[in-house]
Amino acid sequence: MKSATENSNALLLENQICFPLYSAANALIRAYKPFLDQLDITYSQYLVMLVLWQHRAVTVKELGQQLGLDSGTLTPLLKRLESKGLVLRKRSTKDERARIISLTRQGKSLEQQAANIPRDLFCKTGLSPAQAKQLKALCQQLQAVLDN
Amino acid sequence: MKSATENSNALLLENQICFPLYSAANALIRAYKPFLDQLDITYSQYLVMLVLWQHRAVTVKELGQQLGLDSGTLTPLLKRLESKGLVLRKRSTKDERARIISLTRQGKSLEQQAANIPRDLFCKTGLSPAQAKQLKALCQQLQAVLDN
DNA sequence: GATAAAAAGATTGTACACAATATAAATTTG
DNA sequence: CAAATTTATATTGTGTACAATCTTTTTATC
Repeated sequence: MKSATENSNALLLENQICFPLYSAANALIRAYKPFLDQLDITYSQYLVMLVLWQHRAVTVKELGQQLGLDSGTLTPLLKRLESKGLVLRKRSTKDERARIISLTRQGKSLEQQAANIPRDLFCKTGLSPAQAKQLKALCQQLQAVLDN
Repeated sequence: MKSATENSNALLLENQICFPLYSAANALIRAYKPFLDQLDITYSQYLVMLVLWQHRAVTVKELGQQLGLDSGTLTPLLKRLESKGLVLRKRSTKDERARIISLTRQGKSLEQQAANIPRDLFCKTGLSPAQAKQLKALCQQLQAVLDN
């Protein structure tokens, strides 16, 4: 039989895996802010732009699969990017249900302004390349297992 | 001079540290949901309860320091916990500005119901104890560096 | 080919995060 | 000790996340 002390140990904030991960993710998003403020986009909008810079044009569904977000998150976010003049939201002619999200010229040109963000941020983390690699691998494994 | 290809590599979603961390944190919060639904609390509310189970009573400021959250997040969250009957929000008699957050009997008794969540969730992650330890350490280091 | 089922987004509602500002109490300073 | 500053919390506004539901279009199935 477990003692009360043993039981409560498992519930200490410091003993959870969840809290450091949650806290580090929040801290990382905050760390991006000064850089992203210069581009006038948020962190989540930046993730969408990363996908678009890579793929040029994608559907909302594909974006959702890449980023693990649903239409309830993406639809308003994409409308904001549209109103900023960074993306277009055209209906597919092949499938009228689907929206094709593509970059405007302004959206494309933002890629140059974002070019140094990954390096700047990596410096800010103070992680060694090996540590970053390890952290990335562990997070990817965790996410993959949890999302089945 | 860098080629366009070299520049864009740094901006690939897969090459960012940020995305796996963000994505894993989201996945972990989703993974808690079925367990926390049984207690009728959210993930953030659970973090607050962890602090309270450990310390019995704290001010909003202390909660914010422990969790890295500000009053804009905590005030409405604590009001929700209060309306669920889990916490009390009393003004300090020593300092009328401060709110002392304490557990109700119901809030205390919830600790027993939460006792198995850490173990259940750890199983769900599929991480080895060594991997969990590593992930935790890297996240704590990252958060500490980023928040100065 | 009409009807049922599935798929793609949009909408609604709840709950964070967090910046910016406001308010009131406590503390410091002149 | 009055005025200025600081501190603790609350409020407001914006932007995610995500569950649940709805609409429209497409695809199956009879």
